[in-house]
Amino acid sequence: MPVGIDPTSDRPVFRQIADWLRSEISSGRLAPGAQLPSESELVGTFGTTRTTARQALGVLKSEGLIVSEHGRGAFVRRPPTVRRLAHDRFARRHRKQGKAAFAAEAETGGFHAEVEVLRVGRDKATPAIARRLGLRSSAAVLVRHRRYFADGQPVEVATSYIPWAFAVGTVMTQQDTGPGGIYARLEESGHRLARFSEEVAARMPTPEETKMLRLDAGVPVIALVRTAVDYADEAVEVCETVMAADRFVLEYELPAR
Amino acid sequence: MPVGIDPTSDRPVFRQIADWLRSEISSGRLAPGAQLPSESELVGTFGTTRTTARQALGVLKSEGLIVSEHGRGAFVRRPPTVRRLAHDRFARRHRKQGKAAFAAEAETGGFHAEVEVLRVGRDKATPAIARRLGLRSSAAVLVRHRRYFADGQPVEVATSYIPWAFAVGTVMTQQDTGPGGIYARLEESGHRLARFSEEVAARMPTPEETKMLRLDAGVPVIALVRTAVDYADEAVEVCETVMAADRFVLEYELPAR
DNA sequence: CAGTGGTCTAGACCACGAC
DNA sequence: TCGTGGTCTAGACCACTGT
Repeated sequence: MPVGIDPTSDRPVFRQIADWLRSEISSGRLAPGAQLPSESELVGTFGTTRTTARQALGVLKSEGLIVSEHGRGAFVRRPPTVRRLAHDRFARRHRKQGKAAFAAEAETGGFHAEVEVLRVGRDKATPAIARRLGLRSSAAVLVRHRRYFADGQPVEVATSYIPWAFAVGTVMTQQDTGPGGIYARLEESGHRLARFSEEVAARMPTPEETKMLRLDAGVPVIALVRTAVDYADEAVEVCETVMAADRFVLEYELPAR
Repeated sequence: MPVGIDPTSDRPVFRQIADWLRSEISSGRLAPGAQLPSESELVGTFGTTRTTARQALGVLKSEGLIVSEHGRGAFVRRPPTVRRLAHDRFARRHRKQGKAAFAAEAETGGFHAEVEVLRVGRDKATPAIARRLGLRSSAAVLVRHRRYFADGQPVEVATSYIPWAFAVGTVMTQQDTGPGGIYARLEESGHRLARFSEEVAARMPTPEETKMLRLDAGVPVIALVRTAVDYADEAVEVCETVMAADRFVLEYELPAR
């Protein structure tokens, strides 16, 4: 009520209401977790219809500022716990003691890690994957599709592609790839890893990703493609990862020379 | 019309319409740039009201799949040209010939680069900036705020913070920082750069960022914080960059050892 | 001018959550 | 049971684009 909405303004009423609510949030008067005025309260306060009030809330929802819960109300979104991914997270030393990268991180980060293996199988490489792996188009690859959870919450889904010639007959074709994960297995089979290259992009999630990652409205995903390269300068694995963008910060180092 | 919407389904009608349009897009039957059925056409096809048709289009808009133009129609979004940022883009050798990183990239990438300097001035560091620069809280810093354009289109806004002691009396406090940009100036003044660290996150834009970057609905931003460190292991600059996520892929290299 | 999307009204019925 | 948000109807008027 401390605001006057100007119905003669060029700015639509629903945007003016959204602006006011946004300023209440950014000023901290509406703190994380706080309940927003209900739609009918907004109707009473601003003298609009419920449609217009809902439109205002829709703006904030698509900005990722609020979440609404059916039957309960709309609330200021609580910033989720952010995991920082260090640039050396795949370094060999983190694989010692039989830990794969995610498990090692859980140990230092103090969260409970779970991995759900969704699919392991043989497939024909898509042209993009074949190109990255240096294979002929539609060559056979091992596909490993899985979902990662931190403290019970899904945080990323990842799909790995490994040339079938490197994978056939190894434990990599099994659900459980053993201590240290597939990178340890690849090194054991003679592909000592030299470096990884990562490509980072961000976009809005597909409906399926929204479901798999249980994403709130207004939360983008980070789409990351990592290629593991051995000392023969041969790509040995490509991993496509989709991460809930509100739960990650990626850390990298760049050379100055 | 080739679809039957099931009004008795649990799935809301507007989602069913959105699902159908989404499949038309992903299948390529509606190609990038193609015009979608108008709202009144959807009303005719599905026997709903315009409100419901608009709600369906709103879903696709927030997924970044379509854009609507007032008075013209709704169209499948054309994927913008993506710029790939190499992990060595700030390497010293790219500064030779007096080119700053963005200008050097424009030369190789074949696009027209413009930089709009929005503000250059002295400010008190925020606690976060002071911490990154290793300064006491609210120490004085040079602030450089600017917007970058590629072929006339805004692609990123960036704010640099430099300890005032390093900047005072130098050309860094001017609009034009001279050949090679501020990194060249910092090196000339004895701060030879050893490395950069970058932190990458993604989120939905603020209304101001939407305006500054002329973002379509459903396009997130990449928020990147880069810290330049000299050979004395001293942070000499922090740069906060906000980029239109649909126009960038970031490339990095990770060590395996 | 006709056709498009943008804003807004004034309702209705439903599903969910908490008491 | 009541208050909440979710879906949907049936309109109105406006602003913008193109012919």
